[in-house]
Parts: sequence; structure tokens; C-alpha cells
Amino acid sequence: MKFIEKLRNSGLRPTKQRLQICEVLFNTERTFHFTINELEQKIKDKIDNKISLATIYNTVHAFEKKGYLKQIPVNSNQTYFDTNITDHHHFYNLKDGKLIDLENSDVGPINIKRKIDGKKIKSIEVLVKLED
Amino acid sequence: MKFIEKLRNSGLRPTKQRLQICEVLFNTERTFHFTINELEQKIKDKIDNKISLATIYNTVHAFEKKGYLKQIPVNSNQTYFDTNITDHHHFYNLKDGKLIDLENSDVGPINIKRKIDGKKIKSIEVLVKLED
DNA sequence: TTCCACTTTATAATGGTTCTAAATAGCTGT
DNA sequence: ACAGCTATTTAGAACCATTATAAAGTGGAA
Repeated sequence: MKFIEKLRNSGLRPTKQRLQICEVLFNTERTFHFTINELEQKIKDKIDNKISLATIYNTVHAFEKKGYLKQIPVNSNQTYFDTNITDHHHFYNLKDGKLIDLENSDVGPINIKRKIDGKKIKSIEVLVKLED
Repeated sequence: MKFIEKLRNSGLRPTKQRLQICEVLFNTERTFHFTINELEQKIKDKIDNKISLATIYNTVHAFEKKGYLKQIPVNSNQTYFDTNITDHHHFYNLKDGKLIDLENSDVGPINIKRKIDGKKIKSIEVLVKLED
């Protein structure tokens, strides 16, 4: 249905696996953060067939390249992704490794005054580390 | 000399290896960013004896814990460290993976309006990704 | 000097991620 | 519906940064 179009429009074949991963990632009330391991678990819980780990990696990277997912810059042994692709920032709870979205209104506009020749700004991301 | 005191004051024994790594990291005109691999190379270039890779990891982590180094939150397969431990931000050149310091005056103050119960802010870090 | 906890070291183990190559499945044109 | 082509999936191997291990070495206090 809706995801078939979405995938086709971006040049990705709407395979069974991709559509199922779309359901898990995008057919939700709210956006969320995840690691590949967490996504693998969510997929296991929600669908009955098996999707190979390699396919999950492939798909997540394909979706990220198409702009349907964003990587979150955090130092961790795993890569964190976000289904919220709007410009926004994050709290990072060092205790449990959990992320919390920060609305732009919680941070205020960020104005980068310095320019680098021949480069343009692709993104501005703020990470606020939290401790007890 | 100066590094012996520094180490002793923070409860780290001033071993030959740690002092040599201090020379490479802190006896410089300017601060710099590095990965463990880059540091390993720098050490090979500057000293004649060999320091085990495990010792380099141990030392970098010990120095980070004591606040002599900072990790930079970037998504990369390697961990980036910074010898500039003042509060500041970074440009990240996606093309070559190089980091550039941003002065606070280049970014302006960042005021996080939202609070999380029972947590306090440890750091606020801005990463500005650059593309061509 | 002696002793002991701290440190270094080589090497193995770990674990997230990427690669490989063969099997499978969309899709287009007939 | 079918053939043929290319994209995709898959299991498993490979990769590689990082961490763990356990034995040897070292700093420093008494």
C-alpha cells in the first residue's frame, strides 16, 4: 500500500522484507531511536518469517541513504538510528545509553558564524550528555 | 618534569610509557584530534622504543577518565579523541573524516531549556557536518 | 632491598559491521 | 504467462576496532 509507493518512488524495489521493515519502522504512533540489534529484535517480535541480519543492515543503510532514517552521532559501540528525520537534537543518558529527542524550541536556533571554503553545512546536531 | 607531577597528582604512576605518550599528546604547539591508530603512528614516529597497542588504549582511556582527553561524538568506525578539553564544538568533514575545532564564539551560547528529572547536563556538544 | 599493587605486554577473544557468492525474486518486454 | 535480466536476499565468512587475559615487569613505600 503506502510503503510500496514510497519505495518505488525512491528506486527501491518493494520487496517483502523491505515492506515488513517499513511496517516496523514507520507504521508507528511515534518516532523512535534504535540500534540494529534492537531493530532485529523488534522485527522478530512483529513478524513470523525470518529476515536475515544482512538484509536488515542493507535495508537500514538503503533507507538512510534515501533520507528515511538518520544516524545519530553518539560514541557507542553500536550505531544509533532515528526514525525522526526532522532537524532536532538529543539528550543522551550516559547511564543506560538511551536517547531522548530535544525539540528545536528546547534548544533555540544555532547560528554557525564560521565558514569553511568550498564546503557547505549538511547538518547541525547537538548532543546533550546527561549524568546523575 | 611537568608530566610526572600531572600524573602523580591524578593518581597515575608516571611510567615511561605514560610520560612518552604525554609528550606526544600534550607537548605540542596546538591541540589536535586523533584516533588510536593515528596516535599509534605518531608514537612510532616520535620515540624509538615500542609501546604496546594495549598500553596505548589503556593510557588513552585513563587520560580520558582523568579529563586530560575528550572523546568526540562522531559516527565513524573509529573513536576520535581531542587534546583540547575546553568546551567547544566541531566541524566534521564527511569527505575525509577530518575534524575542525569551532570556537564557542563561532557558535554562540546554547541554552537547553528542557530539564530531565534527576539528571544533570554533563556536556553539550555540537557537530556540524560539512559536505562539498 | 623487599614487597606488593599497579602497569605493561603479547595475544586471544569479542562483537558490530561488511563482504561474498550463490540462490531468489521483482520487473520489463514479448 | 514466460523469458531474461538485474536487484535483492541470504548464510556464513571475513574484517577490524576494541577489550579481556594472564603472565612478566616496574614504581614506590617501608
